[in-house]
Amino acid sequence: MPHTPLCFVGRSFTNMSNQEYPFGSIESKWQKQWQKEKLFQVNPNGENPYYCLMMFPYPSAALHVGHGRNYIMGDVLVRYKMMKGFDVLSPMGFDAFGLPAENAAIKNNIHPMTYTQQNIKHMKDQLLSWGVGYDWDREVVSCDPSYYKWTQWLFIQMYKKGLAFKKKAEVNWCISCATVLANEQVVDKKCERCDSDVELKNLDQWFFKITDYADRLINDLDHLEHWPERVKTMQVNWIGRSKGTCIDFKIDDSEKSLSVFTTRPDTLYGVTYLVLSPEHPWINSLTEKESTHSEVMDFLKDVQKEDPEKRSSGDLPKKGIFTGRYVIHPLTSEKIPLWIANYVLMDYGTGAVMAVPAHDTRDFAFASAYDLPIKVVIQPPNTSLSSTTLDEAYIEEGVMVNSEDCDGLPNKKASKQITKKLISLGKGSTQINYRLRDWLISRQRYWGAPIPMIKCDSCGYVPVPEEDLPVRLPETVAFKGKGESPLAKVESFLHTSCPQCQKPAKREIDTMDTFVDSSWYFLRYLSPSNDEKIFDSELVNKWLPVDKYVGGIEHAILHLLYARFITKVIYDIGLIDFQEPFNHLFTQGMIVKDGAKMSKSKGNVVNPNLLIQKYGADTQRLYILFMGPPERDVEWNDDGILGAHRFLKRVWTLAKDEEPLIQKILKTHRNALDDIFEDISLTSTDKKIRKKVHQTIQKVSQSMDPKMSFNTAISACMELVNDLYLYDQKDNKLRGPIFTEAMLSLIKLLAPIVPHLSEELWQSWGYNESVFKSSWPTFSKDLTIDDEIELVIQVNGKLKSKIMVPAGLSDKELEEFALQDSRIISYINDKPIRRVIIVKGKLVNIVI
RNA sequence: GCGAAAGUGGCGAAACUGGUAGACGCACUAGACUUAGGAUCUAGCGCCUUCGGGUGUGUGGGUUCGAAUCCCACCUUUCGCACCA
Repeated sequence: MPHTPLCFVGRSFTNMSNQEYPFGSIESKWQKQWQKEKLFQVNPNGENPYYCLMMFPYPSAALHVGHGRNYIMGDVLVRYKMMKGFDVLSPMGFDAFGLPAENAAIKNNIHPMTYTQQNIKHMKDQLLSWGVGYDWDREVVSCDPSYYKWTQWLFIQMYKKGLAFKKKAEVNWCISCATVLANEQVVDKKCERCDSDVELKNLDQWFFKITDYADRLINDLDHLEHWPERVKTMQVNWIGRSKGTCIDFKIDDSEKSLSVFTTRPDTLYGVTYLVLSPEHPWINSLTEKESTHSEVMDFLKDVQKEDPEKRSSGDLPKKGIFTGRYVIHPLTSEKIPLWIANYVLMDYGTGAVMAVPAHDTRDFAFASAYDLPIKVVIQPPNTSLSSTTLDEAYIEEGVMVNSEDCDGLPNKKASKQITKKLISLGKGSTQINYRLRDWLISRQRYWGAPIPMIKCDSCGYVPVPEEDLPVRLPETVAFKGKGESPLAKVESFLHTSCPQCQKPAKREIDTMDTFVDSSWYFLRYLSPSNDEKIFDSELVNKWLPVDKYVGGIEHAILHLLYARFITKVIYDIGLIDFQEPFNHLFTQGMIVKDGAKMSKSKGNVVNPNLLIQKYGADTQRLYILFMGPPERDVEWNDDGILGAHRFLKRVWTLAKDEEPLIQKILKTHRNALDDIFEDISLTSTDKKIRKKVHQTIQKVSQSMDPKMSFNTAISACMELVNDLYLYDQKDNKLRGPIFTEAMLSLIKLLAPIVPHLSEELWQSWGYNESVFKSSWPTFSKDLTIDDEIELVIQVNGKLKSKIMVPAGLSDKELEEFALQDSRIISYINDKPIRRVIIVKGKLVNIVI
């Protein structure tokens, strides 16, 4: 049975054609045109500023479709905002220092600068062929002396404020990268970059005092409403602030006191033993005269054999030993045994803890294993705990018992009272501990910004005078040296004179972590070639904080924490008037193939250029955006791209078939299409199409920003195109204007997503200026409202019938319609109606 | 172990504050046009069905007239934290 719709006539029965869609020539034409007319050049004095920023990339030669997703999403947003009338700042640059270039130098005997420049060129070509545009006049490249001059300047400002300092410390050393790493760059004891083992070395290194900013970095997260919660949580966890009390326990038969850190001073009366970390420096002196000494030493050796990774992650069974010594409880003066156990870590707090088995899970496990006493000091609200029947630690809130004058108090109050008492007795103090460590920024590698310091034998470390910046990287260097910066071997670089006493002195040979470069680049885009200042404060204050920052979740704590820190430092220096650099953070998902992240080594990379050749950049853009929600990871499907291409061909064919018609209408009604509709009455089919057009405008506009829900925006456009294919009425005078309105709107809605095709069609209709200089379509609310609605009728909550009724009926009228429906009558079948629920304009539910 | 997010057809996914589950696309099926088509157009497409309907959003409960959506428990996956005192 052929399907013959009443008023819709399928285009295949009439004048369908199969227009060729010459994407190749269209795309290169518009890519050149946009460059020529500098479409993305922003007016820095624009009145409606919008700063859209992509995380600046390390210049890599081989980009795959997964990278494309990132830049394409940013590009869509930029083009959309332009059409919405914003002055959009969309710059791009390169995080161009870093190890891959230096490793390439070692391996292939190519200079890092050459290698980097080649990659930058390559990457720009790739971005261009995706149709992704930037204000390239603002490009910043971090390995350029005109940029790193200011990275060095920033270092010196930090040095002057005491925020950059050198110290000897246990630091992470990546064997493969042959350099030290910051804590943030070590994940599960492996190098975040190359995944090889990291070992500890005791070295003299430069640090940034990020710990001074720990509180501000936590507190200001509250102001970042438009950041994903999980990124904020990760930062909070990373900083790891915990507020507590330091309590001194005098050691029995000694003048010394042991200090412990606890967040639960309320449990002080429940302490039944104290525990030292096996690395605690006092162990030897405390036990050497005890009979336990040799046993203790054996125990320490055993612990040393344990896997440090497992030990700090709690995977090992708890082991311990009694020292033979006692400490004195600061409030009760009781004698308390002093133990050593593998579950206490030396690098957090004081390396000693007070053990309260009744109210701490770990202490409970240990006390149970070693048969140590348990003393309950907090009672839960309803039951009553006893030390003999307790089968797990009670760590919740409750009321104090066995705690002298604190008895009867809620434990939170007791915390405060006990801390106060300890302070007044001189046996304690409040303290805040952080997990965050200072940021180690020295790198023993060549390809980075030299640390601008000079070491003089008589003056110590002296900063390079600002007028001597930049300290340039020497060009001729032997890269092979491992374990020490290659700069150590460059005599001409190394030897200089002390800026203070003029005596011969030596330059610092380490370079800076590349994360320093990327901590401030977003400020430089406003005045990229300024040689007088790090940036133009007035412009920066006008354009920042960044309105939308798009990047990967992998920077949740690295780059994003450092950039926030450096921004605060720059604020403190007085150069900017904001403390948080990025208002809205958007973390996009990856494209995965065969369940894994695309990578050369896995051989699952999808090459964008082949697809551009075969289907065009617009097809690739459309498909990438259509795949799924932008914040989620999506699986690449080779067949999916066909559907995207098919859709664009349908749009193209529709437009080309009707081109003369559209041109004719626009010739007479260029600016006032609406007038045509004013005095005429439309058929219901015409109305439906107009309604669809306006609903589509509404849907797409709502999807673009801030949701960036491009997948649903595209599906709305697809629906409209499907309807337009079925809309073909030769004899209807109104067909032209309605169709023209539809196509004009459609092309504008699609423009940010498939810019080349849209621009080409736009021009073919006689517009001389770019579609991106035109305004985003608006919808009329009235036209999106139906005059007839489909009323859903349920019986007992289950769908039983649907009928068409006029819009705007009262509840009573809706009920009447529902009860008259024959299907419903047979359902109800004379049963008594208990209730009728009506959802206006939608649904009637009859309860029987 | 703790915390967060997610779980919907063969597949990618839609579904705004609870109100028609599966829009849109892929794959598949049928038809049309074709010398042909991996082109194009039209239609069908969760599962079961005795063609009336029944059933269905990880599992099991609950709240509600009504649950993919809210609550409780559990399972799976991903991510983050993990003996931090």
